[in-house]
Amino acid sequence: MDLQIDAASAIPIYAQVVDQVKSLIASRALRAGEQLPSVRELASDLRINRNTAARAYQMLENDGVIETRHGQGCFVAAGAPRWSREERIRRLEKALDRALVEAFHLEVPMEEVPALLERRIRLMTRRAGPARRP
Amino acid sequence: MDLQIDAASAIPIYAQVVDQVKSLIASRALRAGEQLPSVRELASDLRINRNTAARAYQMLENDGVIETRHGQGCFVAAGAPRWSREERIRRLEKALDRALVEAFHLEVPMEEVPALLERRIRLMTRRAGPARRP
Amino acid sequence: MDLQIDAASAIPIYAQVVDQVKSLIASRALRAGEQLPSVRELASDLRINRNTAARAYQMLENDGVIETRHGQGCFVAAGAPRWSREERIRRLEKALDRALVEAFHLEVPMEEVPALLERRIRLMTRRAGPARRP
Amino acid sequence: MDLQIDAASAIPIYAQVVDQVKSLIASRALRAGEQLPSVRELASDLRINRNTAARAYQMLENDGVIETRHGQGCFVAAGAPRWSREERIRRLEKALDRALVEAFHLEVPMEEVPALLERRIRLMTRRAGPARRP
DNA sequence: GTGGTCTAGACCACG
DNA sequence: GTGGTCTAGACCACG
Repeated sequence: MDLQIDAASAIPIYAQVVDQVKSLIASRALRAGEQLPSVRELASDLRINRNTAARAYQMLENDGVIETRHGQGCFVAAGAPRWSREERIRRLEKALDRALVEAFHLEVPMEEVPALLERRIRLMTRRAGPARRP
Repeated sequence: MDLQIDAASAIPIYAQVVDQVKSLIASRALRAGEQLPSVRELASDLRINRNTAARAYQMLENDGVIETRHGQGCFVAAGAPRWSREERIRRLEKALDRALVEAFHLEVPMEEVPALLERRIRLMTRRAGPARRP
Repeated sequence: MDLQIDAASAIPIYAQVVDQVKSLIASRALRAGEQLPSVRELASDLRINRNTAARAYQMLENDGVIETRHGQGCFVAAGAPRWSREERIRRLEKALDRALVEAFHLEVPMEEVPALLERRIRLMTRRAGPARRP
Repeated sequence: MDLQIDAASAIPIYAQVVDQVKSLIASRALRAGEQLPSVRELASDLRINRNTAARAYQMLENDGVIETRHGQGCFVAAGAPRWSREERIRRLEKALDRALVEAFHLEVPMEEVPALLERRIRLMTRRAGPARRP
């Protein structure tokens, strides 16, 4: 499960985990019944505290997004919400807009942003492996 | 000034104010030299504490986005980058990476992101560009 | 960490803390990576409010002088300038101007100031330089 | 009376005025019995509020440094304290040290500081007139 | 244990 | 009227 945590962000780590897992499920990267990494595994993967990871899973369970089966682990719940392609594009556009607002205030010319984005995509896909879901 | 605060959000209230004011400026809904509501006004409008409102304004002043004139109020700054180009690019890359993580989680293929970005840039520059409603 | 706070001073308490911590680091009484007292400890040592102590640390973090590690504490940052060279020179010139105004008011002839500065530089680099007590 | 006010400083304006007038008197740039500019004059010279200027004079009178003669104006008090040359040099060195601490944190190499100082001296004396007290 | 956020309320500085 | 500082105290996030 590929999550990216920003320790310096004003958004608490547990909330970052919750949001990103919800996105993975809502966009069907994670499917109903699929098993999630254990709390310990997640904590060690993300280098966060076990309590923090456990809290994130508890929030997700409270929201009905995942289910805990005692002694077996955590699984994506059957009734977890799904987003349409339109909804997912809309959300991505909001994220891109946030980056553009940042570019404006940092006085980086708009014309330079696409090249920067391409560079970050190359870096990110190289790191994650070129073929994402073969 | 029309801000939407979500008290239940994991994002601190002061950070929500900061982000939204930055967006208003980037979209030129607020322009250089324009006066912002007073700390007290903002606090009572948003039903938040005066200290919280003041904190948001102080963060904005730290970022060089607004200026305080003693006894007069807060105004949108004329701007001129305070950070080194390296630092500014670094900050923008972080924002772009957040958008890319979002794209990954939303299962939007990486190849589609640049086109989406170009579209948002066109929308943003059209709305905010030098010629306003030509 | 030995700080002297003057509650009666016109200089805000948090600013006194910031200035003195910066001086301690510049004189290498505090070195990169070294841990600072916790917010609570500092507050009780100096008999100031926890919020005031936290505010001082936050200013120092904003200036890139210290780093916060969640749940662990605050540490002297390794450093690397965040501001553009122009901005840094501008800030230094302001500090030099303050000293020159002081010289003027103290009726120390301007011609004497450079020699005094050289002496202070020699003293400071001897105390803080790479070879410590050779 | 040549005072320099920094509106963005954390030190209140009235305190800056008080400190600088005390320095002028202590170093004999202003002598016992000498008349100070009126509150209105000072306020308009420094572009500060009349109340602020008045408050500074009141503080100075409370400290016994100046005297108000009703209908005539403000004068340097007879018993105002004087500093020795040693004391004045000591105070200037403190101001220079503050600038050097700033240079350290701004990562401006110590070798560059003297040239910057010379430039500021040239700028400041040119602005104030080459012969200061002919 | 660590730091961060928020509130309520007092008081100051400045216009 | 404006913003800034500080305190006391609650509660949260993180280890």
